[in-house]
Amino acid sequence: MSQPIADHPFTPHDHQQCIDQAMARAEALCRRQRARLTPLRRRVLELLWQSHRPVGAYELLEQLRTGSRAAPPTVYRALDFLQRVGLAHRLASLNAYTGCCYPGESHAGQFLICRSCQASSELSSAGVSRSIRQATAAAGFSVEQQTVEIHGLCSRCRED
Amino acid sequence: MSQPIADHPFTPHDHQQCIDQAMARAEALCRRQRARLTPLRRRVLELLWQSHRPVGAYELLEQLRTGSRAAPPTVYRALDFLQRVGLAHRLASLNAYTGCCYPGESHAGQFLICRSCQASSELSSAGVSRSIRQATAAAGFSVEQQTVEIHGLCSRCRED
DNA sequence: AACAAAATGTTATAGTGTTACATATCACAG
DNA sequence: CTGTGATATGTAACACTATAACATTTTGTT
Repeated sequence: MSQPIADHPFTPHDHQQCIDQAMARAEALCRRQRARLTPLRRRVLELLWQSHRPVGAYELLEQLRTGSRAAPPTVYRALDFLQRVGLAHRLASLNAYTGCCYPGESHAGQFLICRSCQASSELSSAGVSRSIRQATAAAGFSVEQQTVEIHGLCSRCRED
Repeated sequence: MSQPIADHPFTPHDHQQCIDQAMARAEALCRRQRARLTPLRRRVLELLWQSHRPVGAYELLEQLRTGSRAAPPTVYRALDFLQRVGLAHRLASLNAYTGCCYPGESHAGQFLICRSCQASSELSSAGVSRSIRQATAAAGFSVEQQTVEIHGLCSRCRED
């Protein structure tokens, strides 16, 4: 498994580097998959990567509207595309969306979400996946999709 | 940890027994906590336990309306109460609610949800909790609430 | 019986997401 | 090139989920 885009989103870092890397890997991924990263979809992905805080669809919509007009389906379709090709995730417990830190790699989305700074960090913990598989296998259940969203306080916010 | 109310919700069972046990344990829990299980709240809890399929708030509302009138806040307040005292859970990935199988016991809600029969099963896997704690501790994150919702196919639906 | 607290009723509205259909853009075969 | 089908976007209306604000009723306690 290669390096995640943001290894420690809760700690200070050069965020422009996250953005640059995310966009570069998105370009590469779409080229490989022959998926069309149109200007609109690219713009939405850039908006998602403005910070590590998951963003609501209507918040994205507001930002899209500076310059052009846009209606809900516009942003939802872009988000659908980004999720389909594996560039973004939806966080069900927040009704919000975030850029994927492991683009192009099969992984179960597992998220830490800080209630103080609202940033989220995407995990890809083999241990968590394994224990889930074990617990479900015991019940004869075949897993197709995992929603693992852990709310709490990040290391940085715990200090304050 | 005592017996869950429904051990194997995906397999055929005497469901009336689930209902009876759920209501009995709810009565007992509310008595202990000096919480008021009013007729309305009781009715909503009974509706939740009609099956193992999580139910949307507006679906509950429809059923409440047979006989009396009711508006959204009515059902949402009842659901808030049931969640507060630990008799029900909200499934974020479904926008739906379900009766709690471990009433009165502190536990992280972990759910298996079958996309075919739509039933859900509440786990309380120490292994999953532990692996989550381990993965988060490594990141210095303090967990306050877990959302673990696993979608897939239950043993019964896999056979068909 | 009187009061305060808790629960419920009522109306309106906020927030999130989809349907349906029209228009525009793109990729590719001819 | 250029027509054609597939893909993407625009637009308007609407469905679903949840909450706010305030009035009224019920309950538990003095």
